[in-house]
Amino acid sequence: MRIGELARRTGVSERSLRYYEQQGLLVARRTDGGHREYPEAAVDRVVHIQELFAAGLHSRTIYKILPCMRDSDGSPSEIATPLLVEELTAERERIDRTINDLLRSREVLDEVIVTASGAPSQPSPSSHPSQPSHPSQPSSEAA
Amino acid sequence: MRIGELARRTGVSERSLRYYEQQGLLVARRTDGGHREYPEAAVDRVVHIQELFAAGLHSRTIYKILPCMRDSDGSPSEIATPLLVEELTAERERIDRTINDLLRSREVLDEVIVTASGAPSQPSPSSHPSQPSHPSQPSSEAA
DNA sequence: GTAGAAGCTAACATCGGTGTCAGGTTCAAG
DNA sequence: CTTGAACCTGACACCGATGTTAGCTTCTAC
Repeated sequence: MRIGELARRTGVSERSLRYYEQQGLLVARRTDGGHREYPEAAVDRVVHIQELFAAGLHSRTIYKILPCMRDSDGSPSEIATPLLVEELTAERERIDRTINDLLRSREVLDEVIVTASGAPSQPSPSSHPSQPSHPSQPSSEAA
Repeated sequence: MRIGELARRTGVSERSLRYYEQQGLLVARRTDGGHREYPEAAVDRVVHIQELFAAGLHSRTIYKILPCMRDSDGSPSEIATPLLVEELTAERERIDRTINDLLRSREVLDEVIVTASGAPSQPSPSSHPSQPSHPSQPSSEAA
């Protein structure tokens, strides 16, 4: 398939797909005219890449682990070197920390939400001016 | 306390503390000479801010929810407006999605790690015939 | 053969928290 | 008073995936 269809099917922009290729994450055959031609497996691969990006990995890291994943395009491919394993372990710890941060923050949000839901309406309706000052002069009403 | 001590005690750079103040997240009294003077409660507040930043919230959002949190500096403060609650709910969903991404990516990493640990050294290091650009610089950068 | 949709490359912009430097002022201790 | 550490403001740089535009080429259907 060509890039437009791949973009449509994965929900990833054409721009990003070209970027992935530039970073070595995605390969494409070319037609005589230079248009990219992707195999079916590209869909799964792009989804995988997106997941890893979403987890905060950098393209360089993704580049290294892609050949070590089994279902990327059917081939089990390579085995991670000890150095890579070390890097991935560090990455894993970072992910763990991030998850913990997220869980804690989610609790904070929940508490605010619940407090607001379980509370009566504000005595004075939509009166409080608590947003007009992000960049300008917040110090005057940050309370 | 002054900014240096607060930075030391929270592990947040002075630069960031000033930025927080600029965004209205942190207030400071000033000495006659203009130096910032923080109360003890600032330490907790900065930690809170950091958590929320770590969860991917923007300063504007943090700005809005800070007064709705109870232990920020002892005062229970304000109650979230319905509009804010809606926004926080959306944020909560984003966090949930992120957590799921992270969990999935962690599994992927684990699999690669386990595969490498449970496997012998590569029998033949020639498994990668064609590489457009190498691990070091996929396009144009130097690690 | 031709029109229009779809692709191509290249370059620049963006976002937002943080690093860093420059040049000047304040604070605290001798 | 003097000195050096600490602080001040302001400005610019960065990271890295993605958006966007421009100008041109290829593909496809008629």
